[in-house]
Amino acid sequence: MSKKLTKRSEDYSKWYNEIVVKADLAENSGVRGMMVIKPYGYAIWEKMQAELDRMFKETGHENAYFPLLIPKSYFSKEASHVAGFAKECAVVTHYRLKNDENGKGIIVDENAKLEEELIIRPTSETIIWDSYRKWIQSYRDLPLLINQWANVVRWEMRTRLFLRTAEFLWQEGHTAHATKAEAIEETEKMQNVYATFAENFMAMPVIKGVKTESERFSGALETYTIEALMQDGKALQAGTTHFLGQNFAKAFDVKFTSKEGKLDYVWATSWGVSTRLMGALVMTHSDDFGLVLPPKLAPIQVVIVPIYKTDEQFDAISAKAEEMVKEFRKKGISVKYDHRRTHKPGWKFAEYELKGVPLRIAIGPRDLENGTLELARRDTLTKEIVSQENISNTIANLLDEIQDNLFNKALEYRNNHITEVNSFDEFKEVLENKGGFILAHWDGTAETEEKIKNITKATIRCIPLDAKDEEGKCILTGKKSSKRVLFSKAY
RNA sequence: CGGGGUGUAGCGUAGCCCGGUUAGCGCGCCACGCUGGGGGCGUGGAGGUCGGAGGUUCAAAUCCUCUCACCCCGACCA
Repeated sequence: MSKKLTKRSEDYSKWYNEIVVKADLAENSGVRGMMVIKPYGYAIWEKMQAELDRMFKETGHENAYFPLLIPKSYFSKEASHVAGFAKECAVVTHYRLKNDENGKGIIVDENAKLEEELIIRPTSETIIWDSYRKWIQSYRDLPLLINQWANVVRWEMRTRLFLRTAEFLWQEGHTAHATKAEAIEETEKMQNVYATFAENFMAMPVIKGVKTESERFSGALETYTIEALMQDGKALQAGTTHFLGQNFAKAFDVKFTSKEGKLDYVWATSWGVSTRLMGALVMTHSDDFGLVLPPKLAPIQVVIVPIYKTDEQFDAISAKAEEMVKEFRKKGISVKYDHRRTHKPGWKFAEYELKGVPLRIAIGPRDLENGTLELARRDTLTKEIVSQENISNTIANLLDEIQDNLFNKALEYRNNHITEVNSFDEFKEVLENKGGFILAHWDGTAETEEKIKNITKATIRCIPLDAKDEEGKCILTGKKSSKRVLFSKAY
């Protein structure tokens, strides 16, 4: 199989697809829009999960699990929620198959029609709030801080591996609070958790903000988002947290008695990140040679490749390599000694580059003689000869340096692609020729937002939290505006 | 869901327009040998319901109909 990748400059989306497939992250399955996540890709997702899960627990959340199937009636209880998801729901209508009498194989047994149809969850608010009604009576039951790791199904028209699949893996947090202020605080706290994760682990800088009304989650009063910028100048929504007000509490009749003895509806939030982050990770760091992984999420942080001719050499090298492996593991560095004799060194080099392994050690007879190693960095594609002495420290430091370097590179790119514009012509010009985020004034109306979207395909990604007050005029209508909002074309 | 395109061995493809022996090639795979500090070389070998179903025909990878999947562009979305 030829492993040569399409260049980003030639065809960005082809490049993306090829990386996902050739780096062995995932592939399409026989079901439209649903992917198979392969072991190497899943290992990265597991690393993301592990860290996020740790962060959720550290902020007081517990994991639970709710059913995959949701009665249709639950779904319609919150009006805007059902409106938002109705068009993309898979529905279970029967519970039995039978052999066709005409020998045409197995068919749906029409006698096994469900009394009430079940929806395959596109998100779990409704079934979770149906449970919360039973769990919450008093302010003493609050706050209720629950997270679930699950799969959901949304019948998307156009799918792309990781970025938009008909089934995806995610976590969804669903919390209930006694006060509005506390719920908002939770929403903001989780946005910060997501931002910290994105920046510290994925090495992916994000902009925190809130969504405009038209981009809000169906059923939310406010949607907070973290927005990342991909290498092709398009934005990617990396995680959202929602302040749901009392909408779901009212829809599912979840009331509690307060300290003062007053009966009131509880306040809700929900928040989620998905396997889409895998796509974000690929598109943030990778290059024309393949995947580039930040050390903190790399399943293999260091690979050791032996170079040898004779069995004696192989044995001597292996002894040294195994010694290093032990030393690295002691330090918590994940290492693979690739002792396969079935593949040649050059082949392995190319393979690990494609798979984004941050550091590669090559060790041969020459090194054994000199007490050296060849150390190659994936991020800079540079090689140097280093001493075997203190190698685990050298590696540990270098992994940190690579993590920082990837973040800084991405940050620099992102910052160079935030452009302030003051007219619509300028807006269109930047969008077309430079791409990236555009900070511009907007009159605050959904109509203007819609018009700009129709003309340019750019949407308001968010109203940045750190937007400073500044008098200005809407780029489209010229009406007064008090702050700039963040526009971009988006995934 | 609308417009356009593509499905031939694990992957990439030639052949299709203009139907006619045994469907060709590269990579990969298997065996053996030479090799080995960046996807190395040689020899031999295995692998195909030509996406699927139906039709036209003496004859279909090739023509027609339907269908499924994927890619690109729209609308929708995490």
